[in-house]
Amino acid sequence: MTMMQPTEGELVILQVLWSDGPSTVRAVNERLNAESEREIGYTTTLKLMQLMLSKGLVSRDDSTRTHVYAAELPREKAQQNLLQRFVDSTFGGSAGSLVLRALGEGQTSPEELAAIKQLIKQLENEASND
Amino acid sequence: MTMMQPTEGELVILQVLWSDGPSTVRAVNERLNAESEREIGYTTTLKLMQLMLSKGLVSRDDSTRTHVYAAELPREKAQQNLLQRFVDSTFGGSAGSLVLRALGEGQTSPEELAAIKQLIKQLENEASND
DNA sequence: TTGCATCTACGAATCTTTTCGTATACCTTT
DNA sequence: AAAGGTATACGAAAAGATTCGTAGATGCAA
Repeated sequence: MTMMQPTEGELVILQVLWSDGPSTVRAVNERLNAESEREIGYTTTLKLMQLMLSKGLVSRDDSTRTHVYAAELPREKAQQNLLQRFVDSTFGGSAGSLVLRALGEGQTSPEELAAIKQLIKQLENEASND
Repeated sequence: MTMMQPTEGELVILQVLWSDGPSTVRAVNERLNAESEREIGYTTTLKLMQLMLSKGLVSRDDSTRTHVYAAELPREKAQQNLLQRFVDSTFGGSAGSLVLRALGEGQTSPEELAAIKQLIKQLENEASND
């Protein structure tokens, strides 16, 4: 069950599929161009998505002429893998220092902070019960 | 003051310089080969560090025949920039959800958890004083 | 001093990722 | 049925990152 990890460009496309659900190449391409200054050609997006298909990162419904692509790699799994890599490469393996820096940016909403507090409480309880 | 961001390979070298301080190419190369199965040629490391010099990521003392390189991009700044990019690309911009997942991995020490709790407390106080 | 080890510089091969041009097929509208 | 718009497939260029071979300089040891 080892799934190849997405490249940077593939990740951008996965974001769209994750948030919008199954989409056509056209739809994805327009989303990409909407949120960025740089114009990305249609066939560029197409090619990338075809590559992702061959890697198994996405699936494709080609029962209609205009194919519909869906993310095959679940968001959670991708985030988990990439996070692990990122912690190792950039924070020398320390998740704690990453968290401190992430929170330090001060762009976290009160709701999220509350959720984090609760998770910490839970982790501390588990620890004391070992 | 825009400093070019390091590539993946450059980041590995920066990790060494950050943790060991100013080092020769030989020293860096040996550290890289020590902690990895893959053998990396000496001139490969050399070339990479020369590129990093031209990008300004490192500085170099060439007053002796064997040059000594030092990280020019501070660890904190690099982590901050890369974290921002990572949050955007992988967590759709939500630092909170990154934190939740990072903590969820359960590899955070009690000391770090305590530090995080304290930071949150501080952030909440600041918020209520606005 | 002669030779060996080690250093830097640098061009270029290789690999990966991204980008796009072009050919071709299909649908829709007229 | 012809034309125009939009699709996919695919080769290959372009861009970026990594790797290494080789040449030439310098220091050191016998």
